Amino acid sequence: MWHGRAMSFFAVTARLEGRAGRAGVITTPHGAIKTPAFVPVATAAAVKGATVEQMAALGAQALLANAYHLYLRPGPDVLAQAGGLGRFMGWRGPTFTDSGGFQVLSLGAGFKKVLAMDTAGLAEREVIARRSERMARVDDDGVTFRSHIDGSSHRFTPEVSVGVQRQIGADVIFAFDECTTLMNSRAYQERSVARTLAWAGRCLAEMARLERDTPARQALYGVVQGAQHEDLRRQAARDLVALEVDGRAFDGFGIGGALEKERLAEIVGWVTAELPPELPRHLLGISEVDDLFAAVEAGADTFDCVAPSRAARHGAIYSRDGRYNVKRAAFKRDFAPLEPGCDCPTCGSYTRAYVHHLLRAGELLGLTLATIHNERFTVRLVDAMRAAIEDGGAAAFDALRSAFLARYFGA
RNA sequence: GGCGGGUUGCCCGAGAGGCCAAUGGGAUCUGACUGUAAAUCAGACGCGGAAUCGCUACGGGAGUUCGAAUCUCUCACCCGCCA
Repeated sequence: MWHGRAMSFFAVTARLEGRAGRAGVITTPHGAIKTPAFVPVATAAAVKGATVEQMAALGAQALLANAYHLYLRPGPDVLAQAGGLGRFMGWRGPTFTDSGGFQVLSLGAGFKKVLAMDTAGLAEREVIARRSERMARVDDDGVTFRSHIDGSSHRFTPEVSVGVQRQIGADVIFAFDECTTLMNSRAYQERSVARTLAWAGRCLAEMARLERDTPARQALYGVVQGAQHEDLRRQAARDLVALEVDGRAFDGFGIGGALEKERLAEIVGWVTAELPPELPRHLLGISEVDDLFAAVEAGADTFDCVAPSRAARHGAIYSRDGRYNVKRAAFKRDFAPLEPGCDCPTCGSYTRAYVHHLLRAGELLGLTLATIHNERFTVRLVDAMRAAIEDGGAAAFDALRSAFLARYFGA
C-alpha cells in the first residue's frame, strides 16, 4: 500500500528553477514511470489501432484504461480473473484506470460537444435543453448511466467505482468525480465541487475498507475540479490534500474538468500551488503540444489523452511542423515519411502517400500506422521536456519550447 | 422479325406535368476532434455570382401544354422474353 505517503511512490529528481515544473519518477509494482510522461489511452483495454508491443516499442511507459467501459464489457470480474488489467491486455508496464467520472459528462450533458475548450459553443440553457437525451444523470449519491452498448441502466457511486477499479487492478486509479463543463453556472460548479469532495471521502473510505481485507498496491488519486474559477480550484485542491479517512489519504492528484485552453497554464498553476510537491499530479485529457509545455511548466507530471489515437484514425498527423491531415489530396503523391526525422516505426518504413492511400481505402493498417506515429510523437515530445528539465533546467526547457512551438505553429 | 422494359448530374440510383438544379448513397474537396457512445462528425459538391439572381441540364430531335426529367411522335443505343 502506498498510502503511507512516506513510501517512495513518487520522487522528484529535478526541478525547473522558480517554477512549479519538475521531473521525477513514479514507482509502481509494474515498473517505473519517469515524469513528465505521456500515458496513452487504452479505454477498453486496448489502444485503438495498436498492439501493446507497438506501444512499448514507441516508448509508452504506461497505459490508461477506463473503469466504466471495462465494467460494462467484459466486466471487472473477468479482469480480476485474468490477473488484472495489465495481464489481461498483455501489457507488462504500469497501468491507470479512469474512474468513470468523465462519462458523467460525456454520456450526460457533454455528448458530442467540445467539452473543455470551446467556450463559445454551447450555452448552459442548451445543455439543459438536451437533458432528455442524456444517458447519465447525476445526484449527490452517484450517477445512473444508461449503457451505450445496450441501453441497460447502471448505477455508479464512489464505492462502486473504487470496487470496480480495485477488481480491474490498475496501478493508479482515480477517485470518482463529477466532470462539468464551462457552460455550467458558477452556482452549479460550487455544488459540483462539493459533491466531488464528498465522493472523494467515500472513495478513500472504500479504499481503506478494501485494503484492510486484501492489501493491493494501488495508488489512489483525488481529482481536483472547479472549472475556470480560481477560488474553487484552490479550495478543491486544499480540501483533497487535507482529506484523510480511516487513515487513508490520496497518493496523488488528478486535475480534471473544464479547462479553457487559453488559461490552462494558469489553472494548472493554481492547483499545483496547493498540492504537496512530493505527490504526483496527473492532468487528465490533455496532449496538444502547447498545452503540454504549459502544463509541464505549471507542475503536472503525467498526462493522458485520446487525441493522438483519435486524430490518427481521422487522418490528422502530428509533426514538428504542425498538425496536418494526410488524407488531403495534396499527399496523394507525397513520398516523404509522415514526419521527416521522426524515429517511429511508421516513419521508418512508410510514406505519406501510402498512409494517405490506406486511410482513404479504409484499410485498417492505415489507422495503425498513423496511430503509432502520433503516439510516438506525443510520447517523445514529453520525453524531450523531461530530458530538458533533467539536463538543462529552465533554460533548456525554455529553449526547447520556443524552438518547438515556433516551428510547430509556423514563424 | 415480334412483344415488353430501360437511357437522370463523376458513379449508382429516386423522381412519373408546376413546390426539380432535381431525394438517397458512393466518390471527390475541406474542416473539426484534448480523462473515447468517435475507423467519427460537419460543410461543400452543374456553371457564373455576394445574391431570395442568371445560364445550362434528366440519351438525340420534333411536338402537346401557360408550364415537361415527367405526356406524344421519332431516331439511337442497352436489357429481357418469344420467333
